[in-house]
Amino acid sequence: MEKETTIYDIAKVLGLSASTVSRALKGNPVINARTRAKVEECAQTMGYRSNAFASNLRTRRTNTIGVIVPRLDSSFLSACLAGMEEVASSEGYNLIISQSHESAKKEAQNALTMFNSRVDGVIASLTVENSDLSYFNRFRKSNVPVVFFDRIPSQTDSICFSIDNEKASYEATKHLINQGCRRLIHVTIKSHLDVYNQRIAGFLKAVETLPECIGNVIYVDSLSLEGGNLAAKKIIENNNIPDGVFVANDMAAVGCMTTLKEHGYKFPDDIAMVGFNNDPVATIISPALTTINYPGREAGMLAAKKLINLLNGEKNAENTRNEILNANLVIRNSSLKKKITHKISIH
Amino acid sequence: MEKETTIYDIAKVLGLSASTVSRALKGNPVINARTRAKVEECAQTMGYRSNAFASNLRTRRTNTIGVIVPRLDSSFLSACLAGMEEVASSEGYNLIISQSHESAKKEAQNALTMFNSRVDGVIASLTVENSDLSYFNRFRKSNVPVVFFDRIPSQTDSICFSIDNEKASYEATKHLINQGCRRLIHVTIKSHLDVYNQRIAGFLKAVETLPECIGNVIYVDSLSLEGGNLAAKKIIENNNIPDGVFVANDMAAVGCMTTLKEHGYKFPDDIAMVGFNNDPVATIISPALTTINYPGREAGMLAAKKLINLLNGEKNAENTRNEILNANLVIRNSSLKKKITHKISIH
DNA sequence: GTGAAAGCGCTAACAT
DNA sequence: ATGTTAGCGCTTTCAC
Repeated sequence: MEKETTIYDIAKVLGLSASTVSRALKGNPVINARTRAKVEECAQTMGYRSNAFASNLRTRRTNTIGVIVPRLDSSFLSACLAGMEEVASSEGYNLIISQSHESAKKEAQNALTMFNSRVDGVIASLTVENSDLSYFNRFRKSNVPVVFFDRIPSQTDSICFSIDNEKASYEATKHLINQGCRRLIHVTIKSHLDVYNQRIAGFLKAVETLPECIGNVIYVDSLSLEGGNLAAKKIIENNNIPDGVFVANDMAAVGCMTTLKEHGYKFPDDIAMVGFNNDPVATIISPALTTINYPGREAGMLAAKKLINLLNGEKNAENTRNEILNANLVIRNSSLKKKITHKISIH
Repeated sequence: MEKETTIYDIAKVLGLSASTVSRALKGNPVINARTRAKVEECAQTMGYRSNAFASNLRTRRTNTIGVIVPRLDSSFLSACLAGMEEVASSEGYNLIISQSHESAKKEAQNALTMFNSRVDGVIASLTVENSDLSYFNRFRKSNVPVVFFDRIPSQTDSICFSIDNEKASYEATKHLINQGCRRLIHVTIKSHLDVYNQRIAGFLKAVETLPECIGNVIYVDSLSLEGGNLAAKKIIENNNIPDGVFVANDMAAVGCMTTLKEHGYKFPDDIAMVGFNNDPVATIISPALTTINYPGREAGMLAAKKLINLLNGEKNAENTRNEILNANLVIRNSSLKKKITHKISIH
């Protein structure tokens, strides 16, 4: 174990005081430029590295951001994390990441851990299960800013942002209707989360624009491949096959498509399909999945930026509270009936 | 901002000394059980939380593990991270995660950042680009253990583990041969990394088991969807269509399949395909992709366990140096020619 | 522009 | 079983 160089060692070598060294190292303008240069050089050659703990102990800041997400192994969330990491590291912040596994209890635990490790701020996306967010109050009381993204609480004065889920969902459903679909199904999850409820709202709103349209909502336990399989089974059991299905995420959409394909249904001819997120799998499934592009990396970057702005005391961050991220429909073959309809009409 | 409770506050209330409180809170057995109970209760009611910085400053430990990975947005790596996080958090460690984006320079930077934030230990998976690992020496000098996983350095006395890539690759290739393939191609990336070189070795070894087998290696710049597309284009340009392709990861395999399918080749009839990793996309592509199952979550858990063992000074961890993780072939329809061969032979 | 001194909250000898 | 004391390395008044 090598002995660590401290500012006192530097001070001794240079015949200065520790405070001068500290100031020089921080780039404090009050220090003579030549002194600073000497200090910096000496620090360099002595292999000095600042001890964050001593510093944190004094300043009561940790330069650490706590991140609480439902899971790490989803392509949307890992894209978000990648974005956060980029911004955070470029601003000199570390990320502490923890996953709630969709359990409200684990989420509370994680929040406590973060609190106890005195993160400067928190970025969170809620669990499906959740409803009581009291464990976030601690942060507010201690002036630790919290930014919610994607799965945001419905009522809060915290900083939140997400996409306009209702609009995106409306657009997706409207697209199905424009493709000629009339018997529509929306597959989603039962939850307190606005994210999903707004998608339901958008779906129903679009259905209502045309009297001959019928819209039903099917609930599954999880928006996963398996959840999608299950939804397909429910659809088949109900014996009321839709001509258009809009699923609240791509993985579930793909699961749903796969099972329906196994039962002989053709996409998009029999059923047109639209997903949500623009997960890489959307381009892998055949036919490629029409979906809402939800830019995860950008969302992560924005979350980190907002939080860091708050940490830097930029109050104008308040103005951007509840900002809306852009999300647009990406049309692929899973929903494109038009060409077929066209051929038929020529017929 | 509420005032934080310290052990001194508790000590004062209880008429004890700070050291007794500290010991009680740490569960030091030397403390009277009743005293400990009182201290714990008081800490609870006063909302005490330990200040990790003061503690770290004294103990020179951070309870933090640094993780350096090439990227976060890959399903294999996010599974690894999820596994690490599980183990680490259950053992009271935090994770600091950073991504190198396959750049050796960024990797060095990240290592420095981790070093400066005084992580207790490091878990790393190397970049493709890398070759000089001197920036990991710092850790060794300071007795900070480093565990490498998956993309491990070829020569090192560090703790490493991975799967037996040569064996897995041999098995995958042998499977193609058993399916009747004779003109084989392996798609991979040029790199200093054993991971990929051993896969090449296993491929060639399997090809050599049968004189009439021809094996060629095609290199791409990245083992991504796009890399796979590119490989397919190269294959078509060469105008020497193989009957079996083994790709060094699933994403690239899927990209390769997609492009080849677009050019009219049928899987597995014209070409049998095998990938590597057992990425979720393997079950989504049609036909489903035969692949080597690489258990990411387990790998992550093992990495974290090994590191924590080292941190706890368990020297028997030395014995498990360079341990091999199990990986097995998962056979799906992309490579199953047998049934067809069978039908023909009945004919 | 620089220095002296105190203290952030905790832990670990050492003493009792 | 508990208390005393010193110090981890840094920042920050306050003084000059």
